[in-house]
Amino acid sequence: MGFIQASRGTRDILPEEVATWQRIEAIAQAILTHSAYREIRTPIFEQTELFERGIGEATDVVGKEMYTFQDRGDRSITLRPEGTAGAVRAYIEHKLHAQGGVQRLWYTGPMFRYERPQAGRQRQFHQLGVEVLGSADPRADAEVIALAADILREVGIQGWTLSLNSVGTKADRQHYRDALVRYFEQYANDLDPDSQDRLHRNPLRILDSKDPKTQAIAKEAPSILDYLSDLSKTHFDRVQELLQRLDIPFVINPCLVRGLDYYTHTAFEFQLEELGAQSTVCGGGRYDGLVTELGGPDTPAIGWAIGLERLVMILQQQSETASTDIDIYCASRGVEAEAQALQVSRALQQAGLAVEVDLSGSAFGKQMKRADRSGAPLCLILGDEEAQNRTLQLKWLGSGEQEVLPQSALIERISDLKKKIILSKLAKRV
RNA sequence: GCGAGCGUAGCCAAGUGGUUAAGGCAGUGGUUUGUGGUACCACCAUUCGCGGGUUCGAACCCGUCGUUCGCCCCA
Repeated sequence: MGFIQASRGTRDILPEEVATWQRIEAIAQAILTHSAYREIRTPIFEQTELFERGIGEATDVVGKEMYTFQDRGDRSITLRPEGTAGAVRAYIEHKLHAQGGVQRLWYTGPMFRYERPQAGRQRQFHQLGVEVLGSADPRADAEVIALAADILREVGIQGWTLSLNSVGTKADRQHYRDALVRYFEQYANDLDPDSQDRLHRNPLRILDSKDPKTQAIAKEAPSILDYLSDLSKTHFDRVQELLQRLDIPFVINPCLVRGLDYYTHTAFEFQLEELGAQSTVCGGGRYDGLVTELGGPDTPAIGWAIGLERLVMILQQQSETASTDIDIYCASRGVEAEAQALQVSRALQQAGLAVEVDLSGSAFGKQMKRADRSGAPLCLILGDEEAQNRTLQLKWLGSGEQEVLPQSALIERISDLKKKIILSKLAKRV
């Protein structure tokens, strides 16, 4: 085929699916706004160094997944692979910390990672995320986790599992890492090749290896929970207590390690089986060191991101797609009638009704057939006869009931029509 | 980056070397020239993602691209 297709790992979101996206965005926005979060919009590309420093040069995201290029001014530019680094950069650059107190931010938009696409994973994908900057209080941890749970519930997602862990402070993690390496070195030859490779690069990753033999060894490995400092432990205990009091079920998973370097203390993921290999729909955690790492004042912070494609995917698996939103289908035939029909339809649209005008000019039989298929409860019919008398026909497609009405009387009937339209839509849903 | 499967109409597909590429849904026209949902009839792929070769002959072989699943990793 000669035509140009969408790039690998990108896709079009067609009108039918956009309705779902808009619903999710509206729900999230309402919930976040009511919780004192404010939206922030940051650039889609940033200087490469921001991500190298923020996410960590050793991570896969930075090491092999970034969309990086030189611009015409010979600067190294990268399409953002996640939202936190940019939000934190903006926080520092505009001195939002100088406003004092806690900054609660949320964002949504496209992210880019050069990866091999599969279900639930694309090169351009969308996230919706929150960041709370300036609070080390465990209540902030509980708050953001609760918000994610609220959004999932309101959107209509059922059956998620919340996995929770603490990766402690940087020092805690260093001690633990050393202990882990010592432990795994004893079994170095029995580990799968991938894990042997990770032994010194990223030993925490060995813990969630899928290789059965490695899993058996990992089962007996020291747990990070035994290496937490008293302060880290107190924090983690408090987070758990608060989640219990907010009725948010969770499971402790000491093997939960998140991929980006900046995480400290609380780490969590909302998972769903429907997603297959990509089971995480929302991932996040605390990142107390990131703001200083990027040159800002010492500022504790926590956040998460929801993968919107994954959310939409689950929604489409778990629920039926919504039907049409058309209220009235307008059929007309004849030059003068068609003009009048257009005028009447506009009046109805301006009054807040969803009206679709048939533009085909084909026989009424055909137009009626389309009216029926459109799913609209009401059809408006206007032909030569009606045009002459300045009337129109209203036909209720459910019952077949039909009445003639002067066009001038339509406006005063509108609230009555709206009521009936809502009723017939409800009836159809059952 | 590695391994495996799959690409036939708008959608779901049968066909795995032999002449004219099943079927269903949707669409268009008609039976029904101003009134829908049912029914019936007709039409709807000179061509099987793209490119190339082999063969008397290719949707079927090869290459490539895309996609799906798994690994890695992640939302």
